[in-house]
Amino acid sequence: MTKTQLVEDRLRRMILDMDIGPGERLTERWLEGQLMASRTSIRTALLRLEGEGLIDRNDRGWIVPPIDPEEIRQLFDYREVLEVAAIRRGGAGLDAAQIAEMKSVLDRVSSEASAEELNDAAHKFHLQIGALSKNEFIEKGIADCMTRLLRVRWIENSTSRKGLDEHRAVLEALEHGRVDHAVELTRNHIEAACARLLLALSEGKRSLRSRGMTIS
Amino acid sequence: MTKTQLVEDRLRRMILDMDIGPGERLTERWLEGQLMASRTSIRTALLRLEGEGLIDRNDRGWIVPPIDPEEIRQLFDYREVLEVAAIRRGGAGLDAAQIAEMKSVLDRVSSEASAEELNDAAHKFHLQIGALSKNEFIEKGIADCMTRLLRVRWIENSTSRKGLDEHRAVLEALEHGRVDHAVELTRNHIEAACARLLLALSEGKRSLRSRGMTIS
DNA sequence: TCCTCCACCTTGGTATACCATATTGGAGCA
DNA sequence: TGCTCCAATATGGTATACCAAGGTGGAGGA
Repeated sequence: MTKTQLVEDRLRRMILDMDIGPGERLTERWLEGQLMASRTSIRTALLRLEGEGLIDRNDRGWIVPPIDPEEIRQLFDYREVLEVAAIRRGGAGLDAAQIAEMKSVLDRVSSEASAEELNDAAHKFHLQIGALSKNEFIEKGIADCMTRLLRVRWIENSTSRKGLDEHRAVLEALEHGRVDHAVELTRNHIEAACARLLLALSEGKRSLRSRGMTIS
Repeated sequence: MTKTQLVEDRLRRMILDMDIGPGERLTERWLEGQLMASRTSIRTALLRLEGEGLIDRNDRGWIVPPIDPEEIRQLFDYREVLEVAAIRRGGAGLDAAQIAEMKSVLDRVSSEASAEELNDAAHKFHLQIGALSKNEFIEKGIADCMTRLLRVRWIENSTSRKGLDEHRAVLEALEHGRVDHAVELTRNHIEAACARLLLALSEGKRSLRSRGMTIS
């Protein structure tokens, strides 16, 4: 693993874990000191993360994108389009092994799981849904959404654990070959999850702002 | 405009115009000489283009991705998903000005237009469809598809000009508020365009290969 | 006191030197 | 003739020096 990749991974984590707050400005020289790497490595990592949408360019300098409820809404909307398409394309006729594999991800979550475990399971589940499409662009689109939403991941699952049940319902519909029903449940789930997240976000907005984070 | 952006634009054009053939290996030092810029600028441009999918990384070095019929199929499929979603979200109740603007793009193409003009019009039309979604991710997804397809853009419109009529039909349906019909026409158009392109590609495969290009 | 202006500093942009490693080509031996 | 091995070379990875441009703060004058 090269130094650049190391820097890229650390920086990605810092942003997703909100060690670097939304709206914060970054300079290459500051990162140089923080991450103990040369500007060359830093810049390469920044360019990669820019491609992932985890960092933006300002007129002059770099900025961690603020958390924007409208963007979150659009991300969920986009993901709904893609997941519905994935299920329609590959949701019929799954064999027992595929169902079992998806189920195991959800079942591995115990009843008193932490928000982090819930998030991991949700993340994996949605990637598995994406894989149903057998279309790398649809898969990648869903993966991108999930990554971008990671910054606010802790909000929803720390206030509600309805998501897990909704995932189970989708999977059950797929198990019985009820594709239309699975689509409907997926739509409802994504819309509900979006609403829960936005609500929790608006309620927590004040405390986030007080921690120096920018919410548009 | 910085030198890096200049390099990025030139390199993108070289790839899209197939001045650098699909499957070709690139070295940073060769590009340095070709584009008269330092490796720093070259590398920055390469990283950006990697994000656009116009260039890939090998174990060691850079490679212009081969043209892959399966990838093209998936790109069209992905685009169908996105454009249908865009029309469903924003295709109803367009005002006369919006219709007129879309129409003007298509009408600007004369009856004996070159393949290049046809391509430009098609490109713009699909971006306009994307804008209907009012969702930046759907828009960007469509724009990405169109960019990636630019390398093979000359193939379809040099063998057929059915695309233009199909675009007109979609627009007419939107003008009359017939969203479902517009969706149906869009599906048919994209599938037909994909089929035409893949057919033309397989017919031209031998001549492409003989020009040193890699078709998977 | 307040405004202007200039020197200094910080920024990203660019070029380049150096490094480790992988590849390659040819000499030399069997 | 053909195989082995090593030296030369080419590659991307990394660090760093320098640049132009834009911003900032403080000195000095009104």
